[in-house]
Amino acid sequence: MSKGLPKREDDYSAWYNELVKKADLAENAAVRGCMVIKPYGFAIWEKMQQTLDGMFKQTGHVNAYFPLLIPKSFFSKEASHVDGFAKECAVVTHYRLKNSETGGVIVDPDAKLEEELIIRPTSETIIWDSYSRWIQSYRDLPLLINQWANVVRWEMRTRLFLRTAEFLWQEGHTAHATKKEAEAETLQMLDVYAEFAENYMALPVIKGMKTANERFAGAEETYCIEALMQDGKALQAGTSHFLGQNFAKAFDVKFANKEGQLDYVWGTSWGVSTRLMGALIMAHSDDQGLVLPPKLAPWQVVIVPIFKGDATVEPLTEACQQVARDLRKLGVSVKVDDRDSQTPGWKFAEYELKGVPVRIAIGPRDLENKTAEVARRDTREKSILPLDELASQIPDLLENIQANIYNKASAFRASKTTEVSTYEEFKHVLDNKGGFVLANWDGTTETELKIKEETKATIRCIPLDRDQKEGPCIRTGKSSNIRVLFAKAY
RNA sequence: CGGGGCGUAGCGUAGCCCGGUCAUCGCGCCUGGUUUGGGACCAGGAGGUCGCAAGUUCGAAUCUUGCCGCCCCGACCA
Repeated sequence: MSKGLPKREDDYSAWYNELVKKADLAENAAVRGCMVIKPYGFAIWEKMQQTLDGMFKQTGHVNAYFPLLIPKSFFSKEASHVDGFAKECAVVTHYRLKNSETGGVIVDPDAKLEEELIIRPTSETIIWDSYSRWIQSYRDLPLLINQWANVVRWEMRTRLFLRTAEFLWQEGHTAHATKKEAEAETLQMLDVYAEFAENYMALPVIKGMKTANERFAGAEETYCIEALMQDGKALQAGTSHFLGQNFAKAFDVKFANKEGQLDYVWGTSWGVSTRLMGALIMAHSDDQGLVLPPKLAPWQVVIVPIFKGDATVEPLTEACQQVARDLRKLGVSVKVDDRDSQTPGWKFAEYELKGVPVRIAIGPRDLENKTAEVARRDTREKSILPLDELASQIPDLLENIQANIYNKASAFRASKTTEVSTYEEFKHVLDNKGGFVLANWDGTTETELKIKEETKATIRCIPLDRDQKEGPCIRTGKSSNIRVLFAKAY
């Protein structure tokens, strides 16, 4: 294994792939398009899970689990839903293997399923089937359920974390008595995602609405958060769908309201996936490796003793452990790496690759002066601090790093967001600068597709928080009051 | 499914045109020792059906044919 990473500017994809592997996050599995998430990568994902799960609970949601396998017939109950997913479904057709006469194992042709089963690409259908039995009255509503699960979408081309044939995610599925309530839920969860992205991932996002063309298959309206990566490409980091009564009608989910009249319930669904890991990696990391925001780092601090001869081993190890104990009392997660099988330099490089926010090194010199060397990962600055000040300074430093990473990403996004009014300008920005481009659009799918074909840029969203400006559509010149966010995207 | 490329030790590779001490080198691994303030050094060691199969040949990692697998670029997409 060679030592450094490829340079970000030279080859962003190679840099990303190498980083994912060398930081010990994930690797390609034996199965095409599938990913093995390694313990260190999974520890970061677990932090995300715990945080999000807490936020879901606070907004009144509970967890449940639904089956991996979905009868094929369920799938076709909602017309646009099938159309959206049909091309990427893995299908189970048999339930038994047998020994082949020529050696090896074959699928037993006698064990063919009467009805094929689809490995869930998303769970709306199987969940709404349950809802049809669970919901009779307005008293059963709202039903606010989330599940943590894996899904399979048979993608042609895959990339670790960003697009894999199987991925982990959470999918919330809620049912409500009124349209208004369901719409409010959709927007509430969009806000939860945006808050998570900004406060925990240190990733600024733009909240917006998808165009009809980019809408979730089966939704009336799809909202999303869009983030910008360091190569100037956009990444959809989460989606929240207002399903209207589409799935209620498809699965016959009716409830009796207070007046005793039957009506279909209103639905929402929302999800984020291990793709967030990709976003986290691409948004903050540098040529030295991963840069993790302290709130999601499995170890916020790593402590490395620097031995000089056997006599120093014991006192240095004890000094490191003491600092670790002090920090842990403050709720800081700490790893002490006192292995003597690796040199300090090796460890420094290794923990930078893994993105540990703060590194503390203690050697004989420090022991004598009652100091420690403190290095922050985000700026790679080092300073010498008195040992007895570490406990008071490190928590502040971690907060400072969290804020700094966010501000850096935010400034980057600002520098890569351009407003344009002509198609020439639009194309010029996309080719030379990349990033987000705000422009007017005439609102038709036809124009949207033309622009995509001509420039590869797609409409990421119609931003919610920005003023809509009147102006001509950049492509057709037709008068338009829809100002949208374009970008080349992952 | 179209267009390119690749398959040699755990990983990354040289050799292939021009067949014959060619199985190379680096990392990693094991043993012993010296080390440890930015990816340590020395000595010794283990590890290979050269993707699979058939063919050509006295002789194949190298040439021929057929499979299989993987990667990249498109179409598809969270």
